[in-house]
Order: sequence, then structure tokens, then C-alpha cells
Amino acid sequence: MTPEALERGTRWLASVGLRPTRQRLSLASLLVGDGQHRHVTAEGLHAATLDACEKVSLATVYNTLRAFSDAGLMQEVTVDGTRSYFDTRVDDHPHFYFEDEGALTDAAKAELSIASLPTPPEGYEVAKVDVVVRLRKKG
Amino acid sequence: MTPEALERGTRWLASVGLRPTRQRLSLASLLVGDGQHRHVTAEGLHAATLDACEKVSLATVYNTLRAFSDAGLMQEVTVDGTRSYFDTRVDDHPHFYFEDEGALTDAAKAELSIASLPTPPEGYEVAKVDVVVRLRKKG
DNA sequence: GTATATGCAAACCGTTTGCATGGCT
DNA sequence: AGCCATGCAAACGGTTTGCATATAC
Repeated sequence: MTPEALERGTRWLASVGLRPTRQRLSLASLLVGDGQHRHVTAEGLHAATLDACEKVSLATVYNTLRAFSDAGLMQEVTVDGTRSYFDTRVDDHPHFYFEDEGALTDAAKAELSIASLPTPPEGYEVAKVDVVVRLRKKG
Repeated sequence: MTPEALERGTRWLASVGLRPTRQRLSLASLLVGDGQHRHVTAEGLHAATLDACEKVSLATVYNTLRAFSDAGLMQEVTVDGTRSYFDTRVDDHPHFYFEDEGALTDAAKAELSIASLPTPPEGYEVAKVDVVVRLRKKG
């Protein structure tokens, strides 16, 4: 992990008051170390720590992704019943889901324009609108 | 199960050539017996069979929901990582998800107007656009 | 020193499956 | 008769948890 990635991870944790433990710094650096947004599964992130020669138990990856989400650093995205995806971008925005690869990416928010939305039933308000554009290989 | 519900269930199965076994007729009648669309989980539908004094094993409910979906009679809707929902309405339409109750309903398709959609990456095409309006109790 | 985080293994829970039995055509 | 569906219990896979140990403040 580069010094810059580490610093970004450190600031990221500090911004919400999470203790900068070794494991959290490893995960944070992998997630926001280059300033790009990431979409990870617990298994995938755990594999990434091994690639980076860092040691974090799988249980801690699960607990930490949950902690990051609870702290508002990430959001869980539900696109596939069998796995949880976590996104470092926390605003309400559309996603591409590549059905064959099981990969998730951001879609350009500016390209999505919802002219009208179904009216919520009496007594309810819209918490969030999830838009998932499911893709398949062309041809 | 009323004669009419049974008949609707029977026609529903026949329309895709699925064998009308006792268990499938029970489930089909509960699902489409009154001509309304339903959104069920396996557990929920299983509970409904017990309420109706019909006996279908939970495994068969799972297998049958899968069979109905494979046959195109239902579609799986992913809104909550912990459970699978199945919808008797099979066209592409928006849903309301009541986060507190864990309930899923159809939203009026006519009320949703998407003026523009993010452009798929080169080599991919849109298979389906899932729109889930997540609701919370107002106030 | 105290509260909190980590790691391991076991528990968990919704879902799927193997296999023997029973039912539809 | 032959193929397919059902039921049970066991397997499964992703996720969570209990508890002892280690770490941040």
C-alpha cells in the first residue's frame, strides 16, 4: 500500500471517527486508496487483501464492511440474492450489473433522467430509488 | 380453494405445459386464483398453504417457485439480500418495497417515466431495468 | 485501564440437492 | 410403463456470532 493510499484510508476512517486499526487501514486503503469508487463483495475484498499480502480474517472483512456502511462510508447494493455488494459511493445513483460476470459498476448519474416516479401510498415517503441496469453481452 | 381459483390455476399451469399436480394446483390457486398479482417469498407462500389447510412441503414450494419462474409464469425480484421474492407479474415494471414490513408490491408502470437511461458500455445491451422505490413510514 | 476490534470456529438461515417414494400421462 | 414431481433430511454457501485475545485511546 502506497503512503498516499494509506493517508487516504486514514482520513476516510477519521472522517467518521472509526479507530484506525491495522485491518481497517488495509481495507480502507484498498477501497479508497486511489480515489476511485469501488464495488466489492466480502469475498472479493478478502481476496484483494491476500493479493496485497495483508492479513485480515474473512470475518473481520464482513464485520468491517458492515461497520463502514453503518458509519455512512459505504452503502450496500442489492443486485443478486446470493451476495452482498458494497459501494464506496454513497449517494443515490444508478448501477450497471453485468449478469454474466456478476460485476457491479456505477452508471453515470447524469445520464439517468426520471421524469416521473410512482406516487407512494398514503403515509409513506420515498427513502431511496434503486435503479439497476442489468446488462448482457451483445450479439 | 374455490372452483374458480382452481380453474385459474389449472389454466395457468396448462398455458406453459406444467403438469397439474395437487401441490402445484394448490400453489397456483393461491397465486393467481383471484386474478390479482402476488409477491411472495417461499416461506410466506408455504405459510399460506398451511392457512388454507393444504399440505405442500417447503422444499416443494422452493422447487415449484423456481419451476414457475423457469417456465415464465413468475419472475424473481431482488430487493433484499436475505430472501427471494417472486412476482406473478412478469413484465418489466417498478416495485414498492416497504423497508419496515419487508413487503413488496407493484408500482404503477404508467407513473414511471424514464426520460433517459445510462448508455451501456460497448459490447453490452440492456437486459432489464430494475426500479425499486424503497419506502419508509412518513413522520 | 477500559472499551473496542480481531480471529477463529461454530452457529445460522434461506435455499438447494440426493434419493427413495408416489403420481401424472 | 416411463418419466417427472414430491418429501424428507442432509448438504450448501454466504453471513453472523460467541468468546478469548489483542489493540487503540
